[in-house]
Amino acid sequence: MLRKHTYCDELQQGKRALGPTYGTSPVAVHRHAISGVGSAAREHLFDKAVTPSDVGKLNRLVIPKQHAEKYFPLQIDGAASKGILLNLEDSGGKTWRFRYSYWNSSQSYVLTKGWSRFVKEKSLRAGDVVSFQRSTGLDRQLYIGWKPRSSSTFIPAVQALHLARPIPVMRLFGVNIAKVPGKTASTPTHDEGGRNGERWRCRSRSSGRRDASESCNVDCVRR
Amino acid sequence: MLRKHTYCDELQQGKRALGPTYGTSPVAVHRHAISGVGSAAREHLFDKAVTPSDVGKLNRLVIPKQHAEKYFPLQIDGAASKGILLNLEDSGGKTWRFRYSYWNSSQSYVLTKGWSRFVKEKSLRAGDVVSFQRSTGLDRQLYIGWKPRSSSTFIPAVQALHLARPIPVMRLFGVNIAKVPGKTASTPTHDEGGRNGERWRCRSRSSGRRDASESCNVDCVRR
DNA sequence: TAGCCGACCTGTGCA
DNA sequence: ATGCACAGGTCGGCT
Repeated sequence: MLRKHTYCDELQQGKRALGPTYGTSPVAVHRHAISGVGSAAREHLFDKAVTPSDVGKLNRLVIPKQHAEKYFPLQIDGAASKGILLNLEDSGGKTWRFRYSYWNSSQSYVLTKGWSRFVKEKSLRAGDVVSFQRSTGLDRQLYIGWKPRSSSTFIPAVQALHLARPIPVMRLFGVNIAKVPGKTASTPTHDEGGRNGERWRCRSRSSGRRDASESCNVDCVRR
Repeated sequence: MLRKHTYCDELQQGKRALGPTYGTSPVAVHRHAISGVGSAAREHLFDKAVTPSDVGKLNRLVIPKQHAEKYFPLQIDGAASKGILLNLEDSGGKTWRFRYSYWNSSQSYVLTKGWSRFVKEKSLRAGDVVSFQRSTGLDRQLYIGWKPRSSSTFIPAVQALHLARPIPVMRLFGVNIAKVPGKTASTPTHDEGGRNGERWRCRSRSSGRRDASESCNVDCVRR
């Protein structure tokens, strides 16, 4: 874990003004990127719109096989099927450690341990899109980002239960703290950001666990 | 956490010869007790009211940490965390061999292999209380006993499905083959426990909701 | 093969 | 408010 520099600033997001895509073009924007450290260029690996199961009680994220095999190969040599730990950094500089493994039963690649905490802290909901990037530098640092689902993304079963999503890290249920900037199209209200200027760091109270984590704010773009 | 033996104790001190409990009084009754061998005095170690999970498909019994560490220490020296086999004798003189180990992930002590057979043979159900005793003799023989949950222990959800519990060893579902001999006291009234019904709740709180119901016959003192 | 068993994991409630 | 214990799960290996 090292990686300290917490440049809590969303960078990840680059210009997303236009496109719905993270703003992180294949070439790592990582803009205001504080300083040079760690600010190497990033290549975008792949995105996945999370399913209800990915954010539900199964506590796992299925990585589409073609992407998994291309970017996160696992050696299946007999014994090593235990999976590995992947360290990914989010836009706030926080490092997330996930167990990544292959489930024979479903013939799929999954992120298990650690994933549910990410879902909670970011308040991920079905349809939201998570993005994986990798530094083009020598360190090959991995990054993870996410953005709300676009309004056009239709996901049956998911209700508009909470139209307003609390600021990710905040976890204030049902309370919409802030507001949406011009993003438009994206989720109805999705506030992300609201008052941004500041960053709050709050911890999600669920707590308890060991790596708990706090983190600074936002992710996708918060703001 | 101090909680050393809280309520569930009492017996610890033995003496309750009177009580119908387990039939195995501190002093090894071991009645039909085969011969005198092994009939040394016993000290009661601890009881546990089994949870729905303990008797369900998980095939394991969680041993409350404070009791596990006190009575069944495992050396965790680096590698030996493989667990050990514990041999416990029941009131009928039968020896049960259980695998006893520590689960790092949940930080808990469990009986795994062999446990499901015990559950089945004794027809254990949530709320029933299993008791661990140990010979005070040189052999330190371990014993295991159980008794139906007291009627006062309320465990919703369990139906009166089988009002009659089959004789433990027989395992004929729903078919009451015999019994209910004089064992008496054991269930309905459970007075012995009477108020002590309390003691049974070593933690039952969550318990599943199963209903009270039956009561049946015996075993604990398996007549 | 289906079920047991071993090892993991997490949410929750309580201390 | 925080950490711990554990009830209730999962998957995979083995038999």
